[in-house]
Amino acid sequence: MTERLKPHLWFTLYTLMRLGATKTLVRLSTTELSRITGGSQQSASRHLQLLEKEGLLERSIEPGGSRLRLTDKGLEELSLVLSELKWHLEGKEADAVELEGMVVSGLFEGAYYIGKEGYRSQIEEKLGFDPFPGTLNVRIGEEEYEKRRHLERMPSIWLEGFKNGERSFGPCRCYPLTVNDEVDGALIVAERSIHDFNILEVVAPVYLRRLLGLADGDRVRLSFLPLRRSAS
Amino acid sequence: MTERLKPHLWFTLYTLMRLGATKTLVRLSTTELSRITGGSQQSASRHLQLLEKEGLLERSIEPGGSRLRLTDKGLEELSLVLSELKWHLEGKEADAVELEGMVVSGLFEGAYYIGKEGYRSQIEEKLGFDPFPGTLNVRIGEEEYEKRRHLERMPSIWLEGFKNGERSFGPCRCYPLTVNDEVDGALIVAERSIHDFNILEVVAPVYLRRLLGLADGDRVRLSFLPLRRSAS
DNA sequence: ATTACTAACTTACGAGTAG
DNA sequence: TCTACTCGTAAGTTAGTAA
Repeated sequence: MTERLKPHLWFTLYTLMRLGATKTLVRLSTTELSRITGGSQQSASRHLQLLEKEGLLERSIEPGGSRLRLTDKGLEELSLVLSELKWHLEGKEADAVELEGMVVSGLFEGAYYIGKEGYRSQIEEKLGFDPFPGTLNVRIGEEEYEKRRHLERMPSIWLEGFKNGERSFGPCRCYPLTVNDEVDGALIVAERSIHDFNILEVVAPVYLRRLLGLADGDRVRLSFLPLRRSAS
Repeated sequence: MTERLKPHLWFTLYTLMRLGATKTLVRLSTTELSRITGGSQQSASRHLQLLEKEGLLERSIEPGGSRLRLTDKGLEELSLVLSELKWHLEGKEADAVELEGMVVSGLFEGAYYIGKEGYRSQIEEKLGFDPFPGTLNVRIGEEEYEKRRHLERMPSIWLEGFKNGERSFGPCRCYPLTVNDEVDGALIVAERSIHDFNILEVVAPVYLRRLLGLADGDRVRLSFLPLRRSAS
């Protein structure tokens, strides 16, 4: 179970964003940061330590001011709040992200993982469907990489890692989506694995290849709507 | 000088927004709120008191759960963060708000107020120009009211109130704008005064009527770009 | 039921200072 | 310079309880 980020840490995260630590490594000492937040150098230091421990911030400590950059997880935290504010203040959904790619064959690894009860039950509970035991592999071109990167900074649903005696399975992130505006499913991204960045693994309650009549080489469009955290 | 809202209070404000207290009166007890935030009933109570004291929240305490609604000032606080998040995460300006109206004659009150050194010097300092001693009055139709309301929930620049012996002058909010895409100026709204909601008072470094060749009855377009708080 | 007070507790802050 | 430790103090939280 992941603890909620405390407000004062969120505030530091937000401040770092405002200083531009979203895109580039920012050179910033704890003293400078404290001037900006209005706190003490000691507090700034502690906050950075905590954000780093939470995996929201990357640091390389150097003389003359450390180099800071928010991680994707950190950006996701901010992005979640953005979605909420947009929804409530502007009364509109955040824009959908659309990725287009080509159906390719996988190595049936998807089926292996989805078959594990540890993942299957979580998908049923958190995504709301019983997954078809297999994944649709979609290859995207380089022109889509930036969009994928943006997508992975948006709010996601987490599947916890687990062990089943033989081996351990890492946590994953899920991004609900619609395939070709017809079938709902989700993109699954293993948190720490060597994954080809150009392959998307899509899980759905149905056998997508049959239902949509897809074969290798066919183009598909995946539409992602930003998530919002449930209120209670 | 207005103190910065503390992170934990901002969090309560944000939570209230997520519960829908932006548009409607929401019936909510401190116990329920505490369940949602994950804190205690006592903290929830204290936070609501503080938000109310800051003028960010309106409450009517009733048996069965108080009725809550965020004030425009509260929404402005949230809106400011929205602008920042949009800017940094999506790399784009928030959308401009455009109001269109008709030039009308005022009662030279504008000139009286702008002439006061207490306001004039603040305008020079905070808006960056020495104001022409007079205002352009613009009347808007009812179809623009909703947009005006939206505008007044967006971030603004505050002019502090002051006294000059004879009488006291209340605080104002300023919204920088462009008139007809040509001349920069600002909308000035007295914070607590009986102001016709259909009249906008525009201040600028120049005599707008002459520079733009405006006469009573001419239509003008006012474009507002959402502000972002300066970083340091 | 409510809200909110007071007092005890816990957490966060920041001065001093080491590495 | 820098980061980050200790530790006394301030701030925020919560239990108990009143209204």
